Amino acid sequence: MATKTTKDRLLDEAELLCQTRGFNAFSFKALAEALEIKTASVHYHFPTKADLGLALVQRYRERFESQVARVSSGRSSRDRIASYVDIFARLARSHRLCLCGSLAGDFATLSDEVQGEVRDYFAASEAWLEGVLEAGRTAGEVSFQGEARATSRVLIGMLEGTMLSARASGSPNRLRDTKRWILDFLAVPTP
Amino acid sequence: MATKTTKDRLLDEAELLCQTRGFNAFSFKALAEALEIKTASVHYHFPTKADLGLALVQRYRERFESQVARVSSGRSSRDRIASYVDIFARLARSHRLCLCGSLAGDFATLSDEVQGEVRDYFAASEAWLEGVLEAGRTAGEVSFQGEARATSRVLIGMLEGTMLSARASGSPNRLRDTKRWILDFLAVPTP
DNA sequence: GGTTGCCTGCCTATGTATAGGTAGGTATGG
DNA sequence: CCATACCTACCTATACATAGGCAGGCAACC
Repeated sequence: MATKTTKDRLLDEAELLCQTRGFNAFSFKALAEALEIKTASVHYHFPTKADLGLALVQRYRERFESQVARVSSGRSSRDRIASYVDIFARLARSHRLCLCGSLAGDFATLSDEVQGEVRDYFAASEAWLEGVLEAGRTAGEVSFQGEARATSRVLIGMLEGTMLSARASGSPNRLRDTKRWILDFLAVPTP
Repeated sequence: MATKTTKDRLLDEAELLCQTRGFNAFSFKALAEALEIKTASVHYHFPTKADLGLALVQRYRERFESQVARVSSGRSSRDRIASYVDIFARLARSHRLCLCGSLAGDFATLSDEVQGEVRDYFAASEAWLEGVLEAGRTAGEVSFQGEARATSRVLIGMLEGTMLSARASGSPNRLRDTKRWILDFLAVPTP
């Protein structure tokens, strides 16, 4: 495989900084210094910061979707959900937020296009989890009350939110507890 | 009552901007313009932005604690929790995040003192809710499995997180659904 | 096979606006 | 007199961005 292009390295660094510090807390200068190039060269690859943000969220969503697709193949609904939560747990352990969760915090300062991508990220995630929950309930693999959509939404909120509080509490491993709680919550009662 | 001091008006404006845009997305200039004074006058009240951040989070926590104290008086655990969730629902409806949730997103960029306050906010909230859950379970007013501390943490994460996704989805009223879900979740099964 | 010409990726240099902060002065009122 | 609360004026650093140049690759063409 070819070594990474500068563009990809810029996106890697921007993603790290956005997830650890926030979109408004890193600059083209910070990116340039990390790659040991000049800020003008960063502008060559991404004319404006809005362009960078858009590329960032699009790449993130693509990778996220492909992770979710891998999670979706084959196994039980319960396993899918466990693996899905693991995606977030891994992020938290490396002291990162979900990129779109981080961007949601800065939502009002984002370009319309980036706002749209973040909105779509949540809609897509909620729809995916809703599907898994509904299918799992039909198959008797998971149990919960009420509409799958409502549970899907609160569980995704829970993941985004516990990443926040885990960070503030200096407990990057706390998502393990969230995972256990969710799996217990969804457990089918043994009669 | 006396008309508000400039200091309080500055804190009001900073709180609004922090909750709607993020701590790193507003400036002394923005505060000064909102109050129609000069930036140097803002520095008179808050020498540095870290000082402002500290005053902001301390005042927020005080008010939050007093709201929680009001919620805590008298009624059932279930009612307390419902009223507690309403605090967040009101914020979301006015297009604001929880201040400490917002600050948690920018956590790495905050001064040590502000980080400490944010950490303490989460610890205090989790402890309070844990107590209400535990007492409620003992009194037979609410029902849930496992440790109260674990449920307390995930529910607070859920509140913080659904505020984020509600904003990104353009659905500031969605916290109503979160409230309903939580109350259903805690409902004591009727035999 | 040299030369022409374009493309990529980086550079220097520069510009405008903002961010956070400081020094020192002034008006007002107990 | 002195504290409060505001001001003018200024500073340095940064943020984002643009213009224009240059080196190397590579492909076409005679």
